Amino acid sequence: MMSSASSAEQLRDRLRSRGLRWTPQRRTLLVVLEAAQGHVTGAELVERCRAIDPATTPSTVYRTLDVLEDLGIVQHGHGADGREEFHVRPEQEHGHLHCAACGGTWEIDEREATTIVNSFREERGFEVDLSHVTVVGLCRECSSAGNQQPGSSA
Amino acid sequence: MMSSASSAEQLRDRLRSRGLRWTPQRRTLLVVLEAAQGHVTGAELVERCRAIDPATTPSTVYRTLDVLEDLGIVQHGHGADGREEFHVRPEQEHGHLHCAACGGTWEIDEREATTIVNSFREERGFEVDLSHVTVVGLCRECSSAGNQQPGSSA
DNA sequence: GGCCTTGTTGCAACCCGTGGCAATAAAGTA
DNA sequence: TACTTTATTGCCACGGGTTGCAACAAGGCC
Ligand SMILES: [Mn+2]
Ligand SMILES: [Mn+2]
Ligand SMILES: [Zn+2]
Ligand SMILES: [Zn+2]
Repeated sequence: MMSSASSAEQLRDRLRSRGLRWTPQRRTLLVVLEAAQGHVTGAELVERCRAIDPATTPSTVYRTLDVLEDLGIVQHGHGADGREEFHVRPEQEHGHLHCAACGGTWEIDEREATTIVNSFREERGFEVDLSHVTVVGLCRECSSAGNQQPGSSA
Repeated sequence: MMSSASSAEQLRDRLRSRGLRWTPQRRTLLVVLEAAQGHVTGAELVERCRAIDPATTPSTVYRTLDVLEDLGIVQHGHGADGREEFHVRPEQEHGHLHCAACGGTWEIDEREATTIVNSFREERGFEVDLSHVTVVGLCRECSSAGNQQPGSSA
């Protein structure tokens, strides 16, 4: 009634129009993604798919995530430890700030990133992918508490 | 003659003064690091240690790298894929820029990072660890050639 | 519906680390 | 040197993710 094409139908058509295929495994992941929001790791997505279809295979999920990323449906970044984190339907593109001492994380929104993005664009012609940015360091509390960056105890 | 304490002796004494120990495995890694420069992955360091001592175990190498990082002797960052990369005696602290299309990488030196570092410090009180920064996006050539960020094909 | 092309899946093996645990061995002390 | 403490090692099993490959199946076509 409201919209004649469900999210699944839209994706199915976008895949088909590119010669790609609509499979049960992809449908499962889409269902999971529709129920998710914010940040999720790849491993979590695999688990959630398994909750729907226990036969889910990690490689299939990761390969499908690659496809969905090409389509702009998800974006991945990396936590401070380098592990993947997926942004699912973020309200707006953003990066992350991570405190190495307390483990806190904060989002870097587009406004805050403007300076950075513009300076790389102007000085280098480099287009920053903000969603892939994770800046590690010490938050205000931790740095004023005298905590150290890993490696600054020289 | 020139300096009475070799690099190994210096490290040995720093470890002992902290109640830590000077072991053959650590000596092997030190030898490898002294022969290295620039960027090396953890896996490469393991291989190079094995070239000296085939009995080298990965966990020992990684644990020793943690210790050396605490001492400020190495610093790690992450490549665009999240894998560890160690900075061995960098001439100066720096971050990295990585083009998602051509795979090119460039260093972000302290001068170039000043704007970023200062803006996080002033707006957030956050102290950025520049050596841990990897910014991914599109370089000038790739972005003007119309290449796409992964995920911008929506 | 049946046929074909070829994109996709599942499997297995692999890579990069990490962490618990019991055995080993630095190194300070007597 | 012998003894003692405890940091470190090696081993093993695991977590997260990637990849080659043969079998499978989506879906366009008749
Ligand atoms: Mn890290
Ligand atoms: Mn990445
Ligand atoms: Zn903190
Ligand atoms: Zn490029």
